[in-house]
Amino acid sequence: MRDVAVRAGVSTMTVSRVLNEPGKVSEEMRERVLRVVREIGYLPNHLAGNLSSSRSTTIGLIVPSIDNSIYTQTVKGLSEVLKRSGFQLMIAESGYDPNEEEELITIFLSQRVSGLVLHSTEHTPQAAEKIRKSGIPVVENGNIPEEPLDMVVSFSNHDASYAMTMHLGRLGYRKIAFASLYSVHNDRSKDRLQGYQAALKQLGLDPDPRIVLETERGLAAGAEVVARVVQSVPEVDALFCAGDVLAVGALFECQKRGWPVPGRLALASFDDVDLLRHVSPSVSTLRLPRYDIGERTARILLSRIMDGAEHLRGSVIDLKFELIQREST
Amino acid sequence: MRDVAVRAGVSTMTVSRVLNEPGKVSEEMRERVLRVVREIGYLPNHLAGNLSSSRSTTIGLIVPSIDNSIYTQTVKGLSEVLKRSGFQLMIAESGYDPNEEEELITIFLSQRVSGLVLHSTEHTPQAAEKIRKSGIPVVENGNIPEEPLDMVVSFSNHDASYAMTMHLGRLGYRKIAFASLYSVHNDRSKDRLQGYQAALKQLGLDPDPRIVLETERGLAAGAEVVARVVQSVPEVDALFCAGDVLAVGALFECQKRGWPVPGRLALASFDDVDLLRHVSPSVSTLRLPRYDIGERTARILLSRIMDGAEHLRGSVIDLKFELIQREST
DNA sequence: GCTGTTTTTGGTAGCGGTAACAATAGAATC
DNA sequence: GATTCTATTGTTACCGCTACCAAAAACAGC
Repeated sequence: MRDVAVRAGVSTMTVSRVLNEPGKVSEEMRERVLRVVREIGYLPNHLAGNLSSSRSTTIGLIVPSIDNSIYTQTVKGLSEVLKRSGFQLMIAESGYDPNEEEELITIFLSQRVSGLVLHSTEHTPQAAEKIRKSGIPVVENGNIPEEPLDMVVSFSNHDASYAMTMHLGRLGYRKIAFASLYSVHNDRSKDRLQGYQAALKQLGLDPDPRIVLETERGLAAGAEVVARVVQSVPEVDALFCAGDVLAVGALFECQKRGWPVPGRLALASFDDVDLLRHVSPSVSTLRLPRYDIGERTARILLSRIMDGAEHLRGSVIDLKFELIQREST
Repeated sequence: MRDVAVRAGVSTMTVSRVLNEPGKVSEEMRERVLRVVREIGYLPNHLAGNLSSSRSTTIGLIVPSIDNSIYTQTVKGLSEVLKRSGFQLMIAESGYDPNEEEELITIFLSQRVSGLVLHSTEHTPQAAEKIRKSGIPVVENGNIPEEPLDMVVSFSNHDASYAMTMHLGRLGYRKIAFASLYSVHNDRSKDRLQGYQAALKQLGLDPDPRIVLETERGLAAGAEVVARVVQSVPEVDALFCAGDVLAVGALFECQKRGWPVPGRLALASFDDVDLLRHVSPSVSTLRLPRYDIGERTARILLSRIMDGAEHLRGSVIDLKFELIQREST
C-alpha cells in the first residue's frame, strides 16, 4: 500500500480511504489512486486491515459432520447471504464431540471471527464461558435449546416429531415404532424422541420400549431397523424414522420382503430429501426449512455485526415446518 | 499478551515463545507463563500473529456449489487432515461461474490464505495470473486439466467415462446412450463426453447425437432422460448416466414403466453413492476416490506450505477409480 | 579463575493497515 | 475583508504479535 501511495503521490491514508470510504475522497484522487492500484495489481492485506480496525469479515461455522447432506442446504443459505455482504465462512466439524467443539470455538475466537454459528446445541460450560467473554454474536441452528447461548434460528425437533406421530395416530395406526440416530451428544435426537413420546401420550397409546430404536446413519441401518422392530413386536403397524435416509432403507427392506406399504407397515420420514418423493410408494415426511435457517441465521448475524442491533440479542426464531402426507402412510 | 507478560514478570517475547516454541524456554518460565495464561483466559490473536510472521493457517476452498453431496466427502478428507495440522478451511462457492471464481480468489488472496484448493479447472486468465503472482500453492481437484495452474489431485473423468462405456460395449450393448450434466463451464462433463466418444470409436460403434443428452441435476432429470432417449431412438439398449443421481431417477422411471433392467435398458452410473447398491436392481457404477482426493490434496498442500517442498510444484496425482459391476448391466 | 561457547531472555523495530486528530484550502457568512 | 465552517488530505500512534539481534546467564574447558 505504501507503494501505491508513493506512486500516486498521496499518503497511505488517502489510499486506504479510496478503497474503503470512496465517498470521502475527491474524484481526482480516487481516479489517480485506482489507476495505480490497477497498474501494479495491488491487493489489500485484510489481515492487517482487520487487526488495525479490530473488525473482521469472517464467520465461523461448526457442524457435527461435514459429509451430512442435511446441512448443506443450510450452509448454502448462510453462504449466499454472507457473500453478498462480503463476509467469508470458515467451516469446521466437531464430530458430535462437545470437547472438540470447544477447541474449535477457541480457534475461531483466536482468528477473531466476528460471529459464530453452531449446529449443535450441546456445549461444554467452558465453551459457553469463552463465547460469553468474547462478546461476539452467536446463532445456534440445529434445535431450539432450553438455555440458548445467544440467538437461535431453527425449527423445533420436538414439535416436528410430535406432529408426525400425531399424524400417524390420527390415521389409525396403533403400534407406532420410532427410530432415530443415536442421541448421545445429540439433543436433536433426544427432542425427537420426546416429541414422539408426548404424542403417544396424547393419543392414549402405551409407550413400548421394544419399538423405540437408535441406530446409525445410512440405508443399511434403515433396513436393519425394520428387521429388529418386526422381530420383537410383529404387530407393529407403523414406523417413524426420525433420521437421515433411514426411511428409504426401511422402504427398500419392505420391498425386499414383499410387504405392502402402508398395508403391512406404514412409513414416515423426517426430512424432505428429493428421493422420498420419487420412490414408490412415495414417503410421508416433514419439510424442514433448511435453507431458510441458513438465510435467517446470516441475516440476524449481520444485523448484530454491522448495525450493532443489540435488541436482537437472545432472539429465538422458530421457523415453521410442514407435514407432507404421501402414499406411505 | 502484554497483560500476561506483566503479570508473569517476563517480556512479551517470552510469552510468545512459550506459546509457539515451548522448547526454547526454560521449564520454570513455561509454567509461570502458562499459569497466567490460564488464569486470565488469554486468547492469542492469530490475526496479529499471522500479520507479523506473514504466515497463515488458512486454506481457501472454492467449490462450484456447496449443496452438492458429491463434494462433501472430498471436503471431509481435506478438513480432517488440515485440522490435524492446525489449519482452517475457508469455503466459498462459485456457482459454476469463472468470473465469480476469480472474485473469490481475489478475496482469498487478500485474506492471505496460505494455500488454495479449486474444484473447477476452468479459470479466467486474470485468476491464473493473480495466483501465479501470489506464489501460493494451489491444488485443482475436479479433473485433470491439460494446463494445470500448479498441482492436481484428481481422477480422470475422461478415463472413467471411457472405462464404463467400454464395459457396456464388452457386455454386448450396441446402442449406448449417454447423459451428463450441462457441460457449459464444466470441463468434467466435457471430459466424460469425450471418454464416452473415444470408447464408442474403440468399440466400432457409430456415435448417434440423438442419444447424447445434457441435463440438470436431480432425480426428475434422470427420469426425463429415459423418456427423451427412448422416444427418439427406441432401439437404445443401455444408458450411461454420467452425473449426479441421474441413474437413480432413470431407474425409477424404468420401474414405473415396468421395464426390466437391464433386460429392456441397461443402466450405469458415475459415482458410487450408497443408494445405488441398495436399489433393486443394484446399479453398476464407478467408485471414485472422493475422500482420498481431499486427503491427498491436504497432504500435498501442507508439504508445500510447511516443508517448502518445491519439488512438488506442478505435481499431477491421478488417483485410481474402480468399476463396480452390479445387476443393472 | 578466566575465556569461549551455548542457552535463555529481553529490547526494538516492524508486519500493513486504520483511528483519531491536525492541517490546509476553499466556500460561506456577515 | 475577516471570520467561521466544511471538505479534503496528511501526520502520528498504535492494533498484537514476531523476527532479529543484543544482553545476560549458565555451562565448559583448561
